[in-house]
Amino acid sequence: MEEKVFQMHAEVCKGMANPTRLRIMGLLREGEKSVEELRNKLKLPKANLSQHLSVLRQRRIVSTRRAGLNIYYKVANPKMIKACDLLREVLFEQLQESRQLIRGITK
Amino acid sequence: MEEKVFQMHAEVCKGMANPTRLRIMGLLREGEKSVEELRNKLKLPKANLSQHLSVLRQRRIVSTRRAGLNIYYKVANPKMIKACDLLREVLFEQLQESRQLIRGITK
DNA sequence: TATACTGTTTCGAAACTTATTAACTACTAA
DNA sequence: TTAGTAGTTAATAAGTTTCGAAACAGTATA
Repeated sequence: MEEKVFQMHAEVCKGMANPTRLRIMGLLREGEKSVEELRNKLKLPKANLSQHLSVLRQRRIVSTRRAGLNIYYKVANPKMIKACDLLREVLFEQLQESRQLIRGITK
Repeated sequence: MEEKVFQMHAEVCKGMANPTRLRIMGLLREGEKSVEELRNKLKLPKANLSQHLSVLRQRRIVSTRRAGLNIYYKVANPKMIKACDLLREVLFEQLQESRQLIRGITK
């Protein structure tokens, strides 16, 4: 049972473990967007974009609604964004540390 | 430049995108542990455990210190744990929703 | 109905992950 | 210095992810 939770958790992490998909989430955090809008901003081949969206959908990281010809995507739960933000904060803290280390050596 | 940040962010996510590594983080959140202690709890071949620890180390998700024969691992930054917790909360919320859906259909 | 438009799916090749086995390194103590 | 314990690294085979190209599906409009 615990087993399954770790497996599912890993699947969600895999969903976010790609720069293109993180970029997509970065756009969707501002509000829902159609595939076309995403395509314009990311300049990706539509099949490839669609594949990435499919990964995010399968893991329920994003949700969709159709309106006429367009399909609108949004981040399924704001906690996903919060989790991303935390990881990014860690990255920047680490960059800070590295910078200070270099400064210490070269001064 | 932005490019690089997304790439690094994805690397961190990849680091957590495996059930065994999430389990390791689950043990380390309680405090630092030697490889041996982790091995006893996880019952993994030591080479395999070591490889997973190496993935976590390379991405700076964990940090280490040596004490005699033992190497102690700990989570590098509590924000990593917070990020994991948020994703897990999302998972449980989704499970709740599914359960309610099923209840609605079968009643 | 045909046609156009938006988005998805399928396939195959290349690149990456994972577990296993065996060989290796680092430290300690006799 | 030899032997033993704790961890890491290297090689490899099996599985997974990624991308591009082509074919497919759903919706709107003439």
